Amino acid sequence: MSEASVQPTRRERQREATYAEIVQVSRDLLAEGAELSLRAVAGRMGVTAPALYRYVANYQELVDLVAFEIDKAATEGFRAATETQPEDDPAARLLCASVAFRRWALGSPREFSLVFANPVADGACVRRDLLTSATSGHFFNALLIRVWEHHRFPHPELSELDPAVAQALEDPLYPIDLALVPEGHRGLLWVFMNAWAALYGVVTLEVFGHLDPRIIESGAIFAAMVHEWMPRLGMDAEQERLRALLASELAR
Amino acid sequence: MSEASVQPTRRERQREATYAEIVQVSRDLLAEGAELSLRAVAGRMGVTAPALYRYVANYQELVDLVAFEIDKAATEGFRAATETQPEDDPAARLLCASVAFRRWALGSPREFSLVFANPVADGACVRRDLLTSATSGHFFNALLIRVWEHHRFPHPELSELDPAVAQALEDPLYPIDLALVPEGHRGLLWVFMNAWAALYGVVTLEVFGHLDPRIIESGAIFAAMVHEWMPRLGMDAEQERLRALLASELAR
DNA sequence: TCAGACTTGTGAACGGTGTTCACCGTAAAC
DNA sequence: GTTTACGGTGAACACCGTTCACAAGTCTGA
Repeated sequence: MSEASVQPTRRERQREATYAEIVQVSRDLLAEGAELSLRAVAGRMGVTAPALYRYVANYQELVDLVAFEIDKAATEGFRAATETQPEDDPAARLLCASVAFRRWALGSPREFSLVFANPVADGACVRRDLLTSATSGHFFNALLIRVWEHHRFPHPELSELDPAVAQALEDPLYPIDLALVPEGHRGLLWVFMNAWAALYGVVTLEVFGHLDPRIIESGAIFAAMVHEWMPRLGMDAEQERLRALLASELAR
Repeated sequence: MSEASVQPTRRERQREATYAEIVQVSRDLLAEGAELSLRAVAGRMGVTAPALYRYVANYQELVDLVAFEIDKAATEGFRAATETQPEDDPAARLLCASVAFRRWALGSPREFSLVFANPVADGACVRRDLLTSATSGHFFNALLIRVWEHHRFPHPELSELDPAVAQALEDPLYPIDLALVPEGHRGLLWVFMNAWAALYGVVTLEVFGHLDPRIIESGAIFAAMVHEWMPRLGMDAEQERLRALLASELAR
């Protein structure tokens, strides 16, 4: 009966705990404004740098690991933001999550850069199993689908799209839970990607400061982008209510 | 008659030449995929690293310097792209410049990151005098104003905008040539900033690869963004012609 | 129980980085 | 012709990522 690995062995638990400590220490360093380096992480763990090579193959892998965990934690924050709104009001939920995303990015620019302005983890990301679970990509995608289920905004058919796009939407590479996208409505993913591009774009622009700081501070560019998108997501009818909600969320 | 500094002295010319060499060598390094480092630049110049401290105060200042010069050179490329179109067709010119911007960014991601994904030069940028001359910001702003002069698309009045925005538009901080913006049409700058956010956003998203590579390669997200913006810039009437031009430019 | 294998950490070393500092020629300035 | 300032050097410091031989400790299996 060597049916192992159903229960984690002591060794495995220890190893997992060490991974957790590596991530925790790394996040502490980033939060303190320090550089994320193998030696700094090791030092703070009371260990020498080469020891970390038992857990990550190189520096980039440490970065990928930390980036993934930061994304996961941040997404938990976005989820909390949605839950200030009733479950049957997905538009309000998406709106709150978007504002939370912006707030997090502006408040933690180093973490944001690590996750979203890093040359993409080129496929060889460690612990890929975790990549299938909660990431901000999955989360926002799910949120938008909920909005669609509620408001039934229009989306293109695959046949109307660039063939390359249609093919990409047939079997998407990136964090998207295909089980969530309704049968026959793959075109929704195209709307999602465009919305994501708009959100990502404005927030990145603000984080990197390539804009008048007074305008960043006011949130006007972000608000304008959201206003622009509301009709496309079937929120025309309640525009006033949602604009008010956006303004109050931005002011927090 | 010690009326100096009207003609550059031999020393000053030598110094300027050294700056030029620093920039040139740095750009070579980046183009070769190598890291941009003081020691590497110095080494290739046949000089030791501390010597560079006679020209830049620290590494960040080297980066700022190189970033500025890269931006300047890239802008020259965008200008060349506009000149494939007739002068009285500013819409086509803007379109070509935008495609050139995207092409440059995707083709030189390291350079793009240096210029546009660097924590903004925090006011203390060296050789600030040069900041007033040609940058991509100035260039695209001028281009958009030309489009407005030709197509007279609508723009908001300052009084309709968020007061913080209105104030920022009264005396803008960032590369904008106020002499170019027509009297009483400061609201144009708001359109410009929104358009810039959209362009910057999509291109940054593509460069950092936070999107299905097949979709990036097809240029579909970029095209969708441009299509979205055409009506707002008064290009409705010629949409077909301009869409065709966009497609052919993207295919190059 | 005991030997062997595997895991995890160490210390030393290598080559790389930015940065400082004392020093020193040479070229410009008076 | 003397003085000053500029531009360059070499050595050093403190970091960085990375490798490698080695030493414990722990788990495994006969």
